[in-house]
Amino acid sequence: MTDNLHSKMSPSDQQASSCLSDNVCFALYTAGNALVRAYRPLLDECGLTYPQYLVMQALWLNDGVSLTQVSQATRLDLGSLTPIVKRLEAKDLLNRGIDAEDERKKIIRITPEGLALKQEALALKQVLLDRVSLCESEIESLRKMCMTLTQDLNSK
Amino acid sequence: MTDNLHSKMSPSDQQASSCLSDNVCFALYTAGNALVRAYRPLLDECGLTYPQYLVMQALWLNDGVSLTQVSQATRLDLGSLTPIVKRLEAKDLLNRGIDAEDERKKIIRITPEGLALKQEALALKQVLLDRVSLCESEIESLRKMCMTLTQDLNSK
DNA sequence: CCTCTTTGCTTTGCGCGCTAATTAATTATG
DNA sequence: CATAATTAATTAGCGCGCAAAGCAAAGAGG
Repeated sequence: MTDNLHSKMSPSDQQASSCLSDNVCFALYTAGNALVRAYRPLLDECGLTYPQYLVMQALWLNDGVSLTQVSQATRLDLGSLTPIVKRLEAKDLLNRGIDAEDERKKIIRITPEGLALKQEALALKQVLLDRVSLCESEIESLRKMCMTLTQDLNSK
Repeated sequence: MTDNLHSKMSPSDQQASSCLSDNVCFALYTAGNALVRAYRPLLDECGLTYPQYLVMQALWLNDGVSLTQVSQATRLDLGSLTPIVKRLEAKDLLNRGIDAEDERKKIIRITPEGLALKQEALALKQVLLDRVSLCESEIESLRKMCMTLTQDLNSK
């Protein structure tokens, strides 16, 4: 019943794998979940979830921008972003103002409380990186390949 | 105000980045989301979500196992898995029986309908891979690094 | 000036992913 | 053997992530 008994398969044809870990997709998906899971207890200290942390990072780099611009920076859907930003506003980490020039736009601005979190929160990155056995060049290579893959998968 | 004006920082100390994409974590998180997003229209044909697809893959490789074993194979939480498996049962892709030896255990078994999906669903992997510009060795390297990272982050 | 379309954002609905609390069956212990 | 501890699975609650639908402001075209 196994389909490779009587047919020769080129490497790109064979879809067999002896366990899920043999698949890149599974590995990537699992690593993403592991990342969020590992960040959770650390970010709890700052009162942030990982997606909220992403939004804050985007604002620490570029403050006073529209929601759409945050969406592009974080690659998060507007539908996901609206409630996230509302929760951050409820924690007084940012303000949502209305653009005087274009009243459809919401201008997101970091508060002093939001800015005060920056040093503590950004330091967490190194805590996690120290736990990883990959060297710096591997990390950089991983980063680049993830970016390439994102680009490739999202166009078309 | 920038904290690297008057202090020399070693490469591992500097946490500065000019955009979110400079972070591995962001790249990994985004790639995981992109993967699920890209799989969605393809898996819609099979009536599966990506996590449901993961569970089916685990069962195609190893059928008639307990829920806990599926949890270990897929690295999905039991709390996530229970509703996923129920939805798959509702689609008649699997059965949930009770282990005669240990009545706490649920034995998950693929149905003929579930088995019939195998070829079609597994072929989707190649569709996505063909869209990616990374070569085979890069993909394999990406896979290994993701697995290493998952291992490193989840232990302690 | 009045429609028509586009743009920016919100809302709704669904399916995760996980933590914490619960329940039930099994095993370990006194 | 009764009780405590462990294990397997379920449930509830929260926060995404996204598609689809909706709405209001801004621009375009007649």
